[in-house]
Amino acid sequence: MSLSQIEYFVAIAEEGHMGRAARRLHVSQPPLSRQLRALEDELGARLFARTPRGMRLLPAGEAFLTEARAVLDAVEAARRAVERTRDPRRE
Amino acid sequence: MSLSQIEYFVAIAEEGHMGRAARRLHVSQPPLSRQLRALEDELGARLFARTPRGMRLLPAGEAFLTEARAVLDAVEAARRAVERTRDPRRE
DNA sequence: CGCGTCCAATACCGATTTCGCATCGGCCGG
DNA sequence: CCGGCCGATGCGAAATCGGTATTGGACGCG
Repeated sequence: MSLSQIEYFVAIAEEGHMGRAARRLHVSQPPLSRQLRALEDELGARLFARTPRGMRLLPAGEAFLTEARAVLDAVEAARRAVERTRDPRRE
Repeated sequence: MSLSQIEYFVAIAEEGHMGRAARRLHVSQPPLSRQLRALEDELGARLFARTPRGMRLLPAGEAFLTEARAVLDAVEAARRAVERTRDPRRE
C-alpha cells in the first residue's frame, strides 16, 4: 500500500469515474486502474463495483474511504508540524 | 513522501542508529540514508542531527515523529476497517 | 600522535516498479 | 446491429529503488 494508491482511491471514489479522477490527478487512466487493482488485491477485497457508467463504492470501499481520508489528513498534519517548527510559531 | 520513508524515519528515530534501523527493517543502510535525506529535502527541514555515535532527533524531527506514528496507525486502521467488512462483524 | 574502528554519505550498477500509448472487451442506447 | 463510453490489459520506455563497494569524518586507544 502506498500513499499514491490511497490518493488515487479517494479521487476515484469522489469522482465515481476513472477518467475524471485521472484528469484531476494529472495521470492517465491505466495507472489508476492498475493501482486500484493492486490495492484491492493487497486488502483482499473489492472496493468498487465496476458499472458501465463508472465506479460505485462497495461496503468495503465505504469503510476504507473514511480511513483513507484520515491517512491523508495525518500526512498533511505531519507536514504542517514540521512547518511549524521552522517558522517561530506565529499562531 | 512515501509510507516507507515514514517507516524508515520512525525506525531510525527509535533506534537512534541507522545500522540498527536497517537491520530491523531488513534493508541495508544506504537506502535508509537516501530516503531520509529525500524526506528531509521534501519537508525542507533537518530531522536528525548526525553525531559520530548515531542519529539524534532535532525539534523538527520530534514534531514529525508524533505525526508519523499517527499516519502509520491510520494505515493500520484502514486495513482493519476493510477486514471488518469481510468477516461478518464478530465483536 | 597516528591507527583502527565505527558512523553516515556517496558512486555505481542491476533489478524492480511505474508510467503512457495503443488497444481490447463489455455494455448500453439509438 | 453499431457507435460510443466505460475500465482492463499488452507493451516498451522512463523513473525509482535497493545492494555492494567505497569514501570521509570523528572518536578511542596505544
